[in-house]
Amino acid sequence: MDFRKRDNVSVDCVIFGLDSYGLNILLRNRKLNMFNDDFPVIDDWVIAGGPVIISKTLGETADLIFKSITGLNAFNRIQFHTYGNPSRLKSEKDLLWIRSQGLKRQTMTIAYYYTQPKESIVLKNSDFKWFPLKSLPDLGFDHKRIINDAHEDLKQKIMVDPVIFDLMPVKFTLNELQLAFESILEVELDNRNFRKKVLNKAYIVPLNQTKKGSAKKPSKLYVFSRDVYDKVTETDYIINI
Amino acid sequence: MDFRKRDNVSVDCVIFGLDSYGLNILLRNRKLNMFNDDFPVIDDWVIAGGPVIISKTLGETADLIFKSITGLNAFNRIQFHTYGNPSRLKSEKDLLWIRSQGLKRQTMTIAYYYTQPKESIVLKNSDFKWFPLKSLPDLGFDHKRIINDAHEDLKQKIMVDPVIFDLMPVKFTLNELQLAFESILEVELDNRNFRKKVLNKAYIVPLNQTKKGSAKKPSKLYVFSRDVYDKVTETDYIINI
DNA sequence: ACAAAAGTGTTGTCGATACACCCATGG
DNA sequence: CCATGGGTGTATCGACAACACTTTTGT
Repeated sequence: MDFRKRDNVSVDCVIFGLDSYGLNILLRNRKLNMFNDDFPVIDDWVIAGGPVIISKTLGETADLIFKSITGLNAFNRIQFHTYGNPSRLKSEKDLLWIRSQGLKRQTMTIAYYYTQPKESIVLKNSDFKWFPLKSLPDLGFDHKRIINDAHEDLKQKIMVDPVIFDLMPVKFTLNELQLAFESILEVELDNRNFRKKVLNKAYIVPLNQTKKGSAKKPSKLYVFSRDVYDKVTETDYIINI
Repeated sequence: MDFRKRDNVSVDCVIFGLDSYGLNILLRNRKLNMFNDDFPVIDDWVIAGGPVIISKTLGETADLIFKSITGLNAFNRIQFHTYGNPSRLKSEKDLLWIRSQGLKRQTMTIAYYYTQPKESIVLKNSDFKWFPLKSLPDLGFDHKRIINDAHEDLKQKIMVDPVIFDLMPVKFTLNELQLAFESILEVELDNRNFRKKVLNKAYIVPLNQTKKGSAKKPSKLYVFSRDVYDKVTETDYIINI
């Protein structure tokens, strides 16, 4: 195994976590104190990233980063873009940071995103913190843009792939599912029409269980069956074309 | 300007050209003669590629490659994937080739594709040749897979973006447009329904000109107006399968 | 019994599909 | 005049949008 690192290429990971308020992003605090601990020269946030490891695939490198933060084995990594503009890291702050860390100037990065329910991640490291996608803090490098691109890609994929279920707990209610769609796509959906559509899908299977939320009528729970999905979409394809 | 090259990262360009028979790919002959010119050790085909130039963006690097082959200024480059599996170039042949060229082993490549009418490209260099996507020759490296991925991406984009018009001549007939969709998506479409749909689109504007093809009824010509498209479109797809 | 969220049906419209013949031209 | 590809209309069906009230539970 060759654990050397490519010093001019990195991998970045946008980590999405969904909760009942919408999408969140997991960010790492980037802080640099030069003179006085109370007045850091740099104090902003960045997405998780790291150098490419020579003997691993890009995806494996990304998974390592993901695991080091979340403790979880990744299974739903999506590569969405590679950034290579040589002047993309050119702010004073970013250059200062790079020098202070003894890093080479990594202008190229392959960007991935991960999707899971926010609650499934237990943060061990207090440098990391969740932020609602709608109210992100001051971001370093060009990470604002990267997060945006990731969100756009997610919006598209969600219309066409079952990625939404990676963001949901295993058992979920239809209203939770609707909320997930609404907050990711930034639209509002009609509850009755939504239910009709969803209940038509064989791969969304009802359980004989209810979720007793706060103190209201309990709601029925469902699970997503990937087996059924794979079979159904195949046959759909055959019939349609 | 820093014209040095990154010796471990390259850019590859899948060049699509559409003609009336379908999609074609522009490939470069890779030939290596060790002992006897009549019996090359390597004789297969690869897509265009080259090292990343440090002072340029990835896209600019790709455009340079594109221009060096076609003489055209690129305007429709699409980045679709980055490959970084360290063992993706591991066949005897590929390793031999890399040594023979004095190259470093470039395991990472950012892949782009370009789309234009096949006839708009005049080949100056006889190392390059068009091949129908449906009958590709023996391909080097993992370029078979890269071409496949590019095609899949193109299929998706075509449903949602006006990329199809990059593949068409400026003036085109509706039947040509239909053929383009059919051959890219690998489906058949009903001619009457297709016309109805297309004629509803404000951004496909009829000309008072006809195309006198071989020797039959002349057909009406249309152009695509990007201005109108940009204004009209939010979610107005041409095709829904 | 009331507050709060879960759950349920009908109707109208629009777009998609299926389908077969006439038209204009060049040779 | 005929061969060839260009061009056209209608009827049916299904998907989606709009829309408001009843049900179940916990407190």
